[in-house]
Amino acid sequence: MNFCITTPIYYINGDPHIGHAYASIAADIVARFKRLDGYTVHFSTGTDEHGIKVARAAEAKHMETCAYSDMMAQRFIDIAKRMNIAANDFIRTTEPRHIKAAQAMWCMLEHDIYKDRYVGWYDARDEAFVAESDIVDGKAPSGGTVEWMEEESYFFRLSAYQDKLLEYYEANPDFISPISRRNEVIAFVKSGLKDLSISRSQFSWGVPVPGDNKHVMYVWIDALVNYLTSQGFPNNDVSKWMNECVHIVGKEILRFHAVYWPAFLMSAGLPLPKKIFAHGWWTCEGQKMSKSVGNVVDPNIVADKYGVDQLRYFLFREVPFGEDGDFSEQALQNRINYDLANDLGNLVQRVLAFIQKTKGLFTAQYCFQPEAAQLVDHAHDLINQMRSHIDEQNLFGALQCVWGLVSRTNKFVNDSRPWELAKKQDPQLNSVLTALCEAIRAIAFGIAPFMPDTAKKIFEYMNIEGKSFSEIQIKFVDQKFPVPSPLFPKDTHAC
RNA sequence: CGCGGGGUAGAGCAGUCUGGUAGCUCGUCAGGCUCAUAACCUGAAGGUCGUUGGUUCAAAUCCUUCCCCCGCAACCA
Repeated sequence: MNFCITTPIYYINGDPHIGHAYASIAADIVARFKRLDGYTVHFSTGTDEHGIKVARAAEAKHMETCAYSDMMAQRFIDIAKRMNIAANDFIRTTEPRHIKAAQAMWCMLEHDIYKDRYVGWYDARDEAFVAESDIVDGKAPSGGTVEWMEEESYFFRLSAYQDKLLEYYEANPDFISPISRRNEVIAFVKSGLKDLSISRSQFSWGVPVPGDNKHVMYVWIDALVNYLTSQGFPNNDVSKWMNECVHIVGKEILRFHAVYWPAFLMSAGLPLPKKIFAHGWWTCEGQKMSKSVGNVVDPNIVADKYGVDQLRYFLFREVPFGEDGDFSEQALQNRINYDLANDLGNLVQRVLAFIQKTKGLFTAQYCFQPEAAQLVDHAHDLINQMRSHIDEQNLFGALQCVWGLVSRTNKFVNDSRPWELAKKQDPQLNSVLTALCEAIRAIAFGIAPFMPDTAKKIFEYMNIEGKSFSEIQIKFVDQKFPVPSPLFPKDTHAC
């Protein structure tokens, strides 16, 4: 069974921030879940390095463009490593394999490409032509200055795909998610698609158009093809991955993925991805993040202060994936202290430390009283519950499933009172502890995609490998557990 | 009249499609437990569900009036 997931490739005109980490962690969680669930996974991420903004940024730093790209790309490679992103591929658009793929794609689109003169207003900052009607006070809607431009450009016959796209959205209701975003895209396509200018000749930092060295490709042809490059295009048959591929994107680039990209693929006769999922945005302490305000959240700093697993957990427990959310240190601390330390960490500690203290040796006993049997059934069903959420990229729902079991397990400890059973030397103790261990093992697998380091600790405590969900079915035998130490210290940072 | 989403306890949200005891998390208060990271479990208080009018035996839910907030349109992850 194959599964493919991608992050956007990140534009290297600035340092990585919480938003980049967010998309990468989301894809990583889904990828890890699928691997544990027995799938062969292809998970790609990377950097988008072409365009005039990068060339100018390099110039401003008196660096060669190549050297500047190397430096910036490394920061994205580093942050992926820091956030524990287990990608199969990190692709840079300046790599020869990608340039080759982009040019191959261009050739496959040629029957829909024509050369024409473009006359109109051009926004150099955004590398985009701006319609006369959109110009306000001599500026583009984005605020960039526009200049009158008259030049040759290659165009893609996007207009020819309007009906085909609408038919495709109709026939594949899950193609664009969440639903509110899907409606926006459909409204946009219905409003009418114009042919797309797909080459630039004002700068050269890009992929040369085959057969016309005066032009380089428009950023979105170049960038979108990265997904194919990573799958071995043009040498390999990409249908193996594309048919099962989920693109995680930010809501601001949904249109390129949900309109231009399928149109390109249709034109080239290539398979379309399975789904485009648009995630929301983070504000910081209620304010929009911006460099000028100086409130951009650096994931490195957050991870240093609070921990990587803690951050990964927070991002997907605080807000349903797909919606916008607010990042604040207070909210992060609350999640760490209440959910991680009190509920999860304390549960694992109270059970494993108890086993240490009273028995030393854990004696498995699989003959349960009704309450214990129900707990074990719930534990064994956890992954099934999570799977239906993960398959819809509902990471929030999946975490709710895990915490449902955490709460129930805490309650079971209270109700079954193992400390009394120990005092009375009641043989029931063995089956109670066995049920608790079954629950904790299931919980460890449930959090593994989200908090791989924490899961690994629990696996070690319980002598489990933790490589596959199928291990949940293995019964414990009598064995010695190591002495546990608390998983999550209470956070006492002042906010 | 550009398209769309939303206004529900102190805070953040679910419930609205398919009308019938208003629910969750945090906060507050009280109780239980003492295995555990002063953790865990239970219970209580707190809401005329933005506004107006209507349909109905019955409206957070359906129709209607108005007010307010937010997306998209208009390349910030």
